[in-house]
Amino acid sequence: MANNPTQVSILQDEIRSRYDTLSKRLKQVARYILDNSNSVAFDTVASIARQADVPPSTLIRFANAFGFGGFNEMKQMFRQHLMEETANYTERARLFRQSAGEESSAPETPSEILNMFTMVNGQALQQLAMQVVPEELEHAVALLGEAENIYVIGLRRSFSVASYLTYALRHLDRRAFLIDGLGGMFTEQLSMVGPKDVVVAVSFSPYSKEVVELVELGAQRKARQIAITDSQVSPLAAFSDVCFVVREAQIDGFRSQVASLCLAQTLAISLALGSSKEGQ
Amino acid sequence: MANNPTQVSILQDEIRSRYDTLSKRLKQVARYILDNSNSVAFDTVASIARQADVPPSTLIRFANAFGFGGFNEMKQMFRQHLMEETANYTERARLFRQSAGEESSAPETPSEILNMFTMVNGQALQQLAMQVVPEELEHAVALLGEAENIYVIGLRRSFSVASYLTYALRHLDRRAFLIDGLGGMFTEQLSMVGPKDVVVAVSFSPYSKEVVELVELGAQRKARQIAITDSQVSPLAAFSDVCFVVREAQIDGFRSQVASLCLAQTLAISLALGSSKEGQ
DNA sequence: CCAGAAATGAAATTTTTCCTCCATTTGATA
DNA sequence: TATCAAATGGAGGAAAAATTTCATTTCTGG
Repeated sequence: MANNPTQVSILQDEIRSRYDTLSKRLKQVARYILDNSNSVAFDTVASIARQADVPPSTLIRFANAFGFGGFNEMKQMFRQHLMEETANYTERARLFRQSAGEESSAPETPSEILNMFTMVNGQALQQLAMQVVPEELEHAVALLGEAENIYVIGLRRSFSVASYLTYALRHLDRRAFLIDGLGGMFTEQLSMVGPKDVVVAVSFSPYSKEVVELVELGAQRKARQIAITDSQVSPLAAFSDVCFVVREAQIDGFRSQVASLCLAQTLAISLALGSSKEGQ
Repeated sequence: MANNPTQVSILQDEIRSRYDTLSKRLKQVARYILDNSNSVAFDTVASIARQADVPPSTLIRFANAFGFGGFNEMKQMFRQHLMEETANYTERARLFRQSAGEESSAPETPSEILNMFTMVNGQALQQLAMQVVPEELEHAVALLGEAENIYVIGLRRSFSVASYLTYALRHLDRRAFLIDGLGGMFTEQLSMVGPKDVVVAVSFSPYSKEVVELVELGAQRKARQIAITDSQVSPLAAFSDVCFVVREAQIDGFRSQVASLCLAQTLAISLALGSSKEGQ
């Protein structure tokens, strides 16, 4: 499906191959067109020009450079393409549901796996949105907002979420530290934690011994703790001020990380938007 | 998806129910509009009139008869509808906010952010499933399956995806190495890469200089390369055997990682399930 | 550092598109 | 069949869009 080289895909290939030889503004246009083919089909020259941050005339120049009589001529091609695509869209959506729906039979091809996995992850996200208690979310954001230092712990499977959260917090100019155990120095990395700090711990069954120990250490030092875990009776839950229980999607024993990541990002975004209100 | 009665579907219902009471020419128009909603979204009044075999003024009359100020007004509705069907995540977030939150710059609560973020991420996942070409996915899985060593590169924002992928590959008993630049040894970490190895690079705009350099190095050494990136003209695309262009959800400038993570996990799962078939 | 060429951006111009208006046709009813 | 209302078609004007033009800026090679 849609593998036969269409007019548009031929053009896209040519844009890609000539990309390096284009001038600065023409590169901008090329980029915009490759990344927003829908917009080209829908929007007017003026509006595309605004979005791509170039003058309208550049768009016409671009079209001319690729052999069109004008920008509109190129636009028609994208429209045509989009119409053919959308004709298939509903059909594809149906196939998508179908292949994702057959949970019993073992998925065969990678794209079936992708279909199924995206679907169950989508459901997990929906569930996440429903299950998270707004007050807890606000509480967690408030804790992060007031924290002097934020220590983020997550090992093995959860390391990716922890590292992302640390990255995001750093970009919000928070004093965030990822406890990664580099050089075996878990305890040392957390040794400075104090009552004005927050520990964010991410861990799923089977819970890493190290994480549990670090959380205990944090509790002894009277730090506030936020847990992201998979059960109310997780060892993290006992020590935490706020505990998010996240149900991850799962396929053939592979547990996803998508919901946890989404939650972590939500915390970061909320912090970013909230902090502007709190002033300095 | 799109099951809630849209503006357009309401209109279509009304057209159907009033069909019998319409005049001869208006019936022609009604018929054409019901059968070719895409055409209405894109084509000009003149061209639609020609195709429906009525004079242009009839189209304006038709629109007026159904409560529009002009045909163009009706056309905009069809356009909007088509855009929503094909919109990418960012546009959807905008559209969502538009329809949900009346106050545009409303101070949002964390749980509102969570709702919106889970929704756009869910859509980004759906779109991921639709856009990924099955053959490319299979190709990537095959490359990973045949690789002697797998080097995974992803820095900053993309580090979390890279680290997860490495973790998962290790659990599948693949020789996977995360290029993390520990001790500033980027080049050293990749120095052993060879023709039988695979480099998986994850990077999004603005692309880390290091990642681009490492990918170039990998290409020189004739390694197979798999790219996960955000644009067809990404610097990674040029050097890659397989390039996945992932459109991540985004709200208020925060780009998600959810779709990339899901794709990485799909690769791992496919590899796990596929390898059992390939026998030893 | 300079001259010529290429690229750029704003404004003017042309083209396209939509809509209104009115003369003509159609169709129903007495 | 005559009459009136409704429907129709096309021409012209107003609005919006695309394109061209040209002065200015930014590169490039000597």
